[in-house]
Parts: sequence; structure tokens; C-alpha cells
Amino acid sequence: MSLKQGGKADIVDVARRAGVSISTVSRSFNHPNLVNLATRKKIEKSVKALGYIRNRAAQAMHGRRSGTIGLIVPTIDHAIFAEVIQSFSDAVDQAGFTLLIASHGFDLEREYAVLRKFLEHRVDGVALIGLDHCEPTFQLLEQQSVPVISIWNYEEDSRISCVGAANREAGQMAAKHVLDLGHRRIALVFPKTDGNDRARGRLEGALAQLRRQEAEPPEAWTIQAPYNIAEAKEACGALFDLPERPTALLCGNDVIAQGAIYAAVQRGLRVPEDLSVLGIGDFKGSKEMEPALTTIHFPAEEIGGLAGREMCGLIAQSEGRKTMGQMVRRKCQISLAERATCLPVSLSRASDY
Amino acid sequence: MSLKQGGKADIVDVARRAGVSISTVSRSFNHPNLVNLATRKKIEKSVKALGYIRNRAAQAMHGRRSGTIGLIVPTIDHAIFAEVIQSFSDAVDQAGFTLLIASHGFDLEREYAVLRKFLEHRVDGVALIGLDHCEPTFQLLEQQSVPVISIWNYEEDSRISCVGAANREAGQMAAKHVLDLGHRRIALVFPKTDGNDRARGRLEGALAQLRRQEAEPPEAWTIQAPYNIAEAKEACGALFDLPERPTALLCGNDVIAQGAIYAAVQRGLRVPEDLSVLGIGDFKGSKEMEPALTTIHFPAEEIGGLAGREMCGLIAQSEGRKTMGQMVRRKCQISLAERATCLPVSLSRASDY
DNA sequence: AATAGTAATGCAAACGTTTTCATAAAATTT
DNA sequence: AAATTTTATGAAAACGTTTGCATTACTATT
Repeated sequence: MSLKQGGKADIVDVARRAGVSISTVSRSFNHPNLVNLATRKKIEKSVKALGYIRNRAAQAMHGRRSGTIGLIVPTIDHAIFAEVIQSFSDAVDQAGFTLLIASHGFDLEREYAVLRKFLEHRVDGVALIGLDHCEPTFQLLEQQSVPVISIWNYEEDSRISCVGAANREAGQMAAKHVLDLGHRRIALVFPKTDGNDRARGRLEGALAQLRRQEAEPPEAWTIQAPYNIAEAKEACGALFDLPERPTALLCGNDVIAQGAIYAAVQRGLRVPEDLSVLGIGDFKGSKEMEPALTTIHFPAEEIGGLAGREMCGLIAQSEGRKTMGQMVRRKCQISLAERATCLPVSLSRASDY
Repeated sequence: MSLKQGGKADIVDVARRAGVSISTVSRSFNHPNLVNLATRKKIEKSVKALGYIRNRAAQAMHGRRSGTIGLIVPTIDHAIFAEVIQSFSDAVDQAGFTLLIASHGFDLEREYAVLRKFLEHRVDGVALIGLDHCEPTFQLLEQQSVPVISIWNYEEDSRISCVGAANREAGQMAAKHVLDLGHRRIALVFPKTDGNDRARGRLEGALAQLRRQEAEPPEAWTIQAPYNIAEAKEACGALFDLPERPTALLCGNDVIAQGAIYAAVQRGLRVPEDLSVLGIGDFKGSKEMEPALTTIHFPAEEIGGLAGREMCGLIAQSEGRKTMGQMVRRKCQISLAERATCLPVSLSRASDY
């Protein structure tokens, strides 16, 4: 007996070939201990011969879990998200889940649309980046009572479960460091903050600290650049060409810092002698840069992995009861990675000061 | 009438509330033109009120497409794959598909396992990176006759459809460039090539060209490093510490080149004066580096986008007939991006020559 | 005014599983 | 040896859709 055309054998075919009922076949997959070893062998042989592959869509119809988790990110093509996605993926993979991924390009309306699409696929859980989402998104999540987790930012009063770091603290820590080094002429390069609570937190944290120590930068020294080397380099270049130049630069993340350094090198400015540069994130490769980038270390891999495991936990928990699962909040520690791009202002050339 | 507990309304609830039959509700989703406008409105109202979300798992059971595409990559957390994934994702998203992603960590056995998992989810198509796969993978693909496409490498006699560039040409082009600049003392830094046809093609192409012009590097100058800044930096550092130093370095990709440059800077070697460095790939940010990286440009975004569109095409094509769809092969052009990290050997210091 | 189309809807049978319940056979207890 | 428990299996109902066929009520044609 050969394969059906198209190689689409179903459980009925398997059962027939093995000379048992479909129930037995199904059971031998789901509760192998309930079926006789010899029978199981026969079934297995039949499965092999027919090239049978179970149909999870059909399983999912029985209120069983679909075995999928949806992850929605602003963008995949970004050093930091790529790292988080990877570790999240590994974690849920390990638990047997399959990952659905989509990006929304920092557009929260599209995020909502993607969420709907995922729910149509009956994902067992949803992971989002950050805590800024539009109201329909939150409502849909609540109404469908699907396990959900937010990755990357931590807030003690978050509306949904979260695993991440306190971005506000990161900003504050960064500002504090350059202030401690004696800098007063400090510029800020951050991305747009609407719909991006991570960037907003960092910026607010930094500004608050600067204000506290009366070193708030002038308007012209608070510039915007997306998380992207080319544009960051250009924006920072423009900043450096201003008549007055800061002695230190606080960057929204390491990519911006990288761009800033290139812009500096391009102009013959030396880092850190002429300009201290501080990143946030500690991306892969930041440590290896020459000079090595001083930055705030975010444990991206830890966050992604932990989020993945917590996600699986939430799903397992929501298994039985229909009550909304517990809320979980995990804060991951960040730390200052002091390396080579920041210098005490006293040791820097501060030429035009 | 309020929501069912758990917010799990089904099509029956919608029908009841709208006072029509299930068939009509189903039709109003799938063939709206067949149902009266007024009825459609009623249904829509009912859907809204109940918070109904269609169940694609149930749809998929009718031989309908599942609306998903599976993408299997070696790793997500890698500049180049991230870019390809992003553009592939955008392309299939646009066609209404949902993307399943998994990584196998350069382990082709795991790739097979992931493929099986995807087939259980009845993906409508599968995309893989490169053309190196294990025999069971190919067989499963053939037997299930699921539309499949390989991304990133192009071979005119590939076993499966492919969209990508000729990596062999890239290697050759890179070698030719440094040879044209007069270099003869050329070193090679490439990743492991088993199960990685992209790297293998590049390396073979480069070696063939070097051999042709009788500039094959000695054993000690052909070193291995993974696609990862830290390890590449270390490996290249060791190379530079050798008593004899090359005048030019051919790198398997831009990340390795980046690592090489850091290693050079660390040792006070100047690029390109003391050492010419050539990358392959032209990743985001390579152009902005200081000095800007000379490299072989790969149109990653174009490849990903094209692959996504071809994938959708293959699926549409396989729609009706049960014959295996046509094979498609698309070759994307690569080109030399001459920038600042390579110098003619005559202009370089070639101090120890 | 009878007839043939056409438009809108409903009924019921699929789709490929899982699972509850029933039953038969075998093993264990009295 | 009969009664009971355990083990292994099967029949059939569910899961939430789609769709072919049948039906009804209009509309256009003769």
C-alpha cells in the first residue's frame, strides 16, 4: 500500500493500515501508557510507512492548546530586539511551543491588527515589547483573557505582566555617571518617545537627574535620532558642528553611541579625550569596540529567556481554571559597564570650555 | 445578552444573536458579496457585541490554507539574518500570512525537527536559509510537497527553489579586488563551512581566485572565526601577532571584518595603511564606519523581500493543482562597495615586507 | 399570467482530531 | 469457579468552521 497522492495521510489511514481504530492511534500519541506496547509498535510502523504528520490545527479545535505563542515586536532588524527574540524563542522552543512573530514598525495601531491576527490563530499566549500599547489592545487582551507578558521594561504598577529592566533607572544611572565624572556640559541624543516607553523612561530618568544637579542641557543639546547608525551619525555630526560643544554625550542606546563616535572620529574629535560618550544597552560588540564603549548593561538574553519561561508558566497556569492568571512582574538588574569612552572632565581636553 | 464567560464566542453565538444561520455568518466573512447588505450589518453588529474572533484552526481543517508560513533560520540574532527576516516578514505579512519562526543554531538535525513541527502546524510554505540541508529534510519536503524556498544563496542547479546571491562569486570578487590592488600576502578569516553553503561558497570562490593568481595563503593565514565580533577580534588578534603579517585580510563577512579592525586598532595597526581589510555582506552600519568598510554588497533587503513574494507566489500556484509547483530561481546581484579600508599595496606602509 | 432566472438564505455533511463512555478480554481476588 | 478489578480497545459525539445542495422569495422575461 503506497502513499496517498500528495502525501496527505490522516489518522484514519494510519489506523486502517495498522488494523486498529482511530481512537487507539490518537491515544498512542497522547497517552501512550494507555496502549499496549505491541499495538503502539504497529501504529508507529504505519505512521512511518505513510509519512503521517499530525495535524495540530485539528487538535487545537478540541480546546487543546494550539502550541503557539505570538511575539509582537516593533522591529526584528535591530541588534537589541534580535537578541531578545532569540533568547525568548529558545526558551519557548524548549517548552515545545512554536513562535509566531510579527513586527509593527513602532505603529501601535498595527500592533493591534497583528494581535487580532494572532488571536485568530488561537495563540496560547502573547508577548509584547514594552508597556505602551493602545487602549483597544489592552481591552482585547483582557476580554480574551489570553496570557500576556510584556518584555523589556519594568514598572511596578504595570497593567500587564512584565519582565524587564527599569529604563528610568538606566537613564538616571547614565546621567549620574557623567555628572560624577564632573561633566556639566552634557548633551542628549534620544529617539522619539511616543509609543516607546523604554526610550521615554530613559530620557526622563536622565533629565530628572540632570535637573536635580542643575545641569539640564539647553534645547539645542537635546536632539533626536532613531535607533540607526546612519541617522544617528548624521544627527550627532550636526550637534558637533554647533559653535558650543558638550563635553559629554548621553545616548539613548549603543547604536546611537556608535553613530556618535563615528561622527566624532569623522571630525577629528577624540573619544574620550575630547568627548565622553555613554551608551545604554550594552549590545553585542560594544565591549569589543575600540575604545570599548562605556554603557549601561542590560541583560538582554536574561530578559528574553526569563520572559519566555514566565510566558510558558502563565500558559500552564491558565490551563485549568478560567480565572485570569496571576500577574507576574520581574525586574532584571542593570549596571554600569565602565569602559573606555568616558573620562573625568578634569582629564579631558575640554578645549573650548 | 452579555459575553460568554472567557470571551470565547463562536460562530454559532454570532449567528444566534444576529438571528441568521451559521452558513450565512460564515459566508458573510468569506464571500461577502453573496449576502445581503442589511444582513451583513446585523452580523457585524453581533460580532462586535460578542467580541467574536474567527478561529483559523477550524478554517484550516477544511483544506483551506492555514495562512502561515514557516521560516527556519540558523540564528535570529545576527545582523544579516535579522535584516533578511525583517524584509521577508514584511513581504509575507503584506500578503496576509502569519510568520512562524524558529532557529536551529547551525544544527541541521534540529532544522529537520523544526520542519516537522512546522508541518504539524500545516504551514502553507516553508523558507530555509541556504541550500545545505540534510537528506531527511529534503525528503520530507518532497514527500509533503509543500512549497519551499531557500534564501540567501543562489545555485543554478539547486535542489529546491532559491532566491539569493552567488556566494562563490562574492568570494571571488573579494579576492580579485585585493589582488588587483597588488596584494599578494593575503590572509583569510572565515567561519566553519560544514552545513553552511554560504560561507563555503565564499571561501571556495576566494581560494580559487587566489590560487589562479598564485597567491594562495599559507596554512597559518587561513583561520577560522564564527560570525561574532568578540571571537573574530580574538582570532584576528592572534593572526596579527604572528611573526609574518599579511598586507590584506579577506573576511567571511562584515562582522568578522569589524572584529578584525578592532583587533588591529588595539595593536596600533592602522587600517588601511598597515592592513587592508575587506568584508562581505555590507551590513547596516558598515558604510558609516570610520574608516568606512570596503566590502561586497549583498542586497539583503531585496533578497528577503523577493523571497517573501516568491514564496507567496509558490503558495498561490500550488493552490489548485496537486502537481508540485514550478521551481523558481532568482539571482540577486552583488557588487563591490569600494570604501576606505583597502589600499593599493603600493600606497600602504607594508613595513615588514 | 406563467416561466425562467437570480439573489439570499438555511440544512447538513464534511474536515481531522480528542475524549467519554461502553465493552471485551485478561488478570486478580474471593 | 465465580466475582471482581484491571487493561486494552472501539464507537460515536464533540470541536468550530466551510460548502454543496436545496429552498424560498423576488425579478425579469416571454
